[in-house]
Amino acid sequence: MFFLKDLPTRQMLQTYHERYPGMNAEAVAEALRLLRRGSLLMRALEAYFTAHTLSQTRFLVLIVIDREPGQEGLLASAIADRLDISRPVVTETVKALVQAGLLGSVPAPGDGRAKRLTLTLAGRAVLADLLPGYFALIADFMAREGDGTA
Amino acid sequence: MFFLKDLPTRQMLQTYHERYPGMNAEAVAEALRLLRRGSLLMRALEAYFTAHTLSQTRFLVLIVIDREPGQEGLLASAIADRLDISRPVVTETVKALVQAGLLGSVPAPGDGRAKRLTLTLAGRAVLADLLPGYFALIADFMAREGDGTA
DNA sequence: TCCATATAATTAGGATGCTAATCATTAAGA
DNA sequence: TCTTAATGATTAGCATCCTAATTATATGGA
Repeated sequence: MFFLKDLPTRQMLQTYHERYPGMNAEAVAEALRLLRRGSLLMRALEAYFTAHTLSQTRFLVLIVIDREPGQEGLLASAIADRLDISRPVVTETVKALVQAGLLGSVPAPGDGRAKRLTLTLAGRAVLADLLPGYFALIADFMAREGDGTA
Repeated sequence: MFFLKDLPTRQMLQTYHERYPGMNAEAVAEALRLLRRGSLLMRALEAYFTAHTLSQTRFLVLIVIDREPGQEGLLASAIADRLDISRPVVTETVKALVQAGLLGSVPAPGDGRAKRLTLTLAGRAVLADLLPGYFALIADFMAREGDGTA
């Protein structure tokens, strides 16, 4: 998360440019807008998921299992491949989702180390419940915040 | 942070649109690109600061003090106003920066509750050291990743 | 076969974020 | 004045992320 509320003014970036001539002021200005807008949207999404006893990460785990073509589910390692989070976080997130009844976990046939993770009916129901609000929140944000290129 | 590596394809968004007609597929696609690009840049910035025994948050605390016009420094509450982080995080970040010798802390005249926080010479030196690499990293990222509108 | 290596998952320990509650001081009003 | 409310900062407790190390199982080559 990028926490700076007021981005540097053009004037401030100009001052930095004079001090550090190699700096590309326009690229920096655009990058900071990107970071700030992304962080604001992430804040809004986290609040949405928290209000529904979930989190962004748990939601994404459900999503990547849901969007897999077959019905065989995914191994934790496959989830880690699809998400940019460490293995231990996958372990703990999956554990929480299994405990919440949103994921099923069965030993992987043919590999004693692994477990196959599938969405339960409750897990599918949670996704179906949350997706409309998720899309609506995003659309609101994009409409309200503009495209940041102003 | 937004952890999904492969954003949904146009096809997948189309499928969601059929299931949830109120959804604005283009706004969602753009928002997810924003989130993912912002997260990648944040990952790169965090790695840069970690390699220099700092963090994004500590860096931003130094920046907001540095960019204040006067030389009187800031109260912790003023830092919290300028950054989108909670008060306790300001307390602990400031404590770490004072211990590292990058911030000075003196009782605020006229208010027995508050402290005035100022950059030390070492704090200014750290900023001067890190800023060129910070700007270079951002410029590299923006050049390499394009503007995301492709 | 059997040992070395690779892979799936977890555990251990630490960093950093949050909210709610608390302490100390200041400001405001009856 | 004296009590109440507001403000600056911190503490307590929890959630979630990380890296490094560990455990258990598979795989591949001498």
